[in-house]
Amino acid sequence: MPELPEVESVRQGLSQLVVGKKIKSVEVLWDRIIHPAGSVPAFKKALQGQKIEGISRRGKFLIFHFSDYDMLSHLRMEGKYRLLSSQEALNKHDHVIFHLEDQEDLRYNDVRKFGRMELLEKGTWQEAASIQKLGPEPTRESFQLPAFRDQLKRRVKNIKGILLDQGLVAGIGNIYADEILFQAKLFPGIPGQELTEDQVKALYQAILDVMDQAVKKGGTTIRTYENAFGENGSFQDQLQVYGREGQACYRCGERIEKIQLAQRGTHFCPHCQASGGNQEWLLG
DNA sequence: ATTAATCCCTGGAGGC
DNA sequence: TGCCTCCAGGGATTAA
Repeated sequence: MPELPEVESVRQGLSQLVVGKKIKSVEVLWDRIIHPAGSVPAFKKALQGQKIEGISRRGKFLIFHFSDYDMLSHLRMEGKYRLLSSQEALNKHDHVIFHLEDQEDLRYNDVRKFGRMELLEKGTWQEAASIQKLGPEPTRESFQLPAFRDQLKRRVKNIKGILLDQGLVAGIGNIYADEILFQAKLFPGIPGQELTEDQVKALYQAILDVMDQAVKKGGTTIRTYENAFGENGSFQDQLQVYGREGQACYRCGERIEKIQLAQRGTHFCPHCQASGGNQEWLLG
């Protein structure tokens, strides 16, 4: 499931593969991927003859920069882009085909059809509603401790849910939320406003560290993720809690537990992450 | 303003 | 083998 590190890896690979290439035509095989609803004909028409000038990223969104348009693209759970020969047979889950020059296709494949694309007038992508909602990137330059502390103080929601909220800090998904909370030694069910100053600092630092590490490792390959070159990430080799329920904690040996929080599977070590008051949130 | 629940989708896993 | 149910989950939307 692509989160910020995986999307960044895809962006880097795709940039090498398709920047400078020109779109001849576009096929859309599943209309709902294109937003807003009903815009498929305009989408196909606008992209004819457009050159791919660059690809950037904001949170988990890819932004394709064309000659006269920008395109927001969100991979959601399992979206992938591949560059293939036009001769190659279509895959069952190829939903959007960008026919390029020189007999090449850029194909968007998405088993669950959750991904979304939206074409915008060039230079206006920052104003799109989905982008406006995003908090800062999880880097020391953009993501500031005082603002983060203030936001946490106003939230009664559990910190697992807060990390998944793209409005506080952008790019964290379910895997990294669990890994961040393990590194910060925080129980995922603690309400934001109940964190002590030391805990807020630990959480802030863990966000920066885990996201930075994951980007350096090219992301995490769980299930089906691969980058634009078809390569796996390697951060899965250092996951401490995600997907490890029932197994021994690498730090203390206790069994990793899995519970539901914020409608998401949440993995944690009941011994290392006991801070925040004896796990009273676990009961009831 | 914040929070919780629902929906979109398919394939894989587990039960029988 | 095959049929059924359940689970995975990001973000838009709706409701409270």
